[in-house]
Amino acid sequence: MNKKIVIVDDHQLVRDGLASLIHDLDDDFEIIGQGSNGSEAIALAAALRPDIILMDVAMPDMNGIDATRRILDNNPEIKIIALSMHAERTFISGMLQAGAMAYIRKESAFEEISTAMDAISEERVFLGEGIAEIVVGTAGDKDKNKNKLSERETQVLSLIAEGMKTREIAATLFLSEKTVETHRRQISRKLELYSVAEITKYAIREGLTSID
Amino acid sequence: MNKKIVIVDDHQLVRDGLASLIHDLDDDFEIIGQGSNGSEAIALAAALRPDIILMDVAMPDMNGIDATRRILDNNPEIKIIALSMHAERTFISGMLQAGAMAYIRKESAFEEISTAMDAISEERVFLGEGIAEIVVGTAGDKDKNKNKLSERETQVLSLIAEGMKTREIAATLFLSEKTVETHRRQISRKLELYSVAEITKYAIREGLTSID
DNA sequence: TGATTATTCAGGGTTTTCCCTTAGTCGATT
DNA sequence: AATCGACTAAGGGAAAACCCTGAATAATCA
Repeated sequence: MNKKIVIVDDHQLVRDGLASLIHDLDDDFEIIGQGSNGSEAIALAAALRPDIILMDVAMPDMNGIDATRRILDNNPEIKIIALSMHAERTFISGMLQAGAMAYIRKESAFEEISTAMDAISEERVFLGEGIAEIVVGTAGDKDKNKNKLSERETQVLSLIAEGMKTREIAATLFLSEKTVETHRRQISRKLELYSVAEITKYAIREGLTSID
Repeated sequence: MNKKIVIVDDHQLVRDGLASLIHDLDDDFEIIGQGSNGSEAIALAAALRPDIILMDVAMPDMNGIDATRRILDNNPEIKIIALSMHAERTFISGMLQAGAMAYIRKESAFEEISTAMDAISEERVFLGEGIAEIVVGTAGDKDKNKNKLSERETQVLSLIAEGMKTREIAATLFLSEKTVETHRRQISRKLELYSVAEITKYAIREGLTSID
């Protein structure tokens, strides 16, 4: 059973490394394409119709969660394996809700990826080491559903992470400063992050801002 | 000429990938060890005496710059190749001043690494795509030397990036709030970063804080 | 249709950060 | 000996962020 694979990650060295590891496997896996962000992933999925996509979660331009959602809208038969730097609840549940069949941390050994590829071929979901516990914690916590940011709040969040002050954000979004203040308060409440530093890190993890 | 190599990166998947790529090369390179942070790198260097170390720059516990300095203090014959996510002036000049013989971005293709390994075997310094330009820019700008943070300022910087407010930092370091304020001002002035968000990103790039 | 949620804005107050200046001690460099 | 940088600290004022309450409109959900 020859499986066609696409790798999506913003670091070519990581893509090359994954490709080399997969190539060394005995199984019939073939790398048919590589992309460096979510937009490219969507294009590759449509053009190449791979069986499996190895998808990084945090990427510039478009993150893995949105890309996964969009890809599965058009090609629900594609299996997506999420790869991420950090084991964040929001990341994991985001990818799984978007339809990813597996979630693996980059801290993991490569064996997890080959195990995941075998598992998803049999329609089974695979969660890497330590991921299941976090998912269970999320599922049990009903409040987490409420804590999703609205579109406007997400917009304000990324401007905060860009280093803008309330006045500048208000000017950028054509809002009153009071409104921006309200959004900031909502963001802190929903995410339980009460400092610009923590909010900035959250935005980085979510791929909402670049680390320039 | 059989070369012994150690790979240091906080993501095992990246280490595995690099190992696989190097293994596929025709040249006589042998991976003799792997580590996940600067401290492990120092231990591996002392114990295994590799010819080359592939060293990630931003890592938890101890970053690549400090590790490089410490390793070359004891084993000046070891060649160190720096690998990093982002092309930051401070990163690059830090690693090169610490004694690294090559600097390559993870956005690069693997060819850069094999080219670098050949170059440093002949005692030549190798800089990846786009790195040389940044180094030249740094060297030409004398002010950049002044902008290095002092030890205390670095300490305050990482606490800011942890999300602490002035009062908390003062309590942590047993200083007056006024002193911490002075340090914050100095940090902003030296780095020309005038928001907590930007300072946080800087700290992340420098490996001074984790992205939890 | 009634209820909730998102989005917008305001008044008014507290806390924190930002900014400028001054200044003493210590250690290293010139 | 004098200068420079690091570290410490303070006074005082301006700006920004933080916090609470209340409220209107539109959209969406049950």
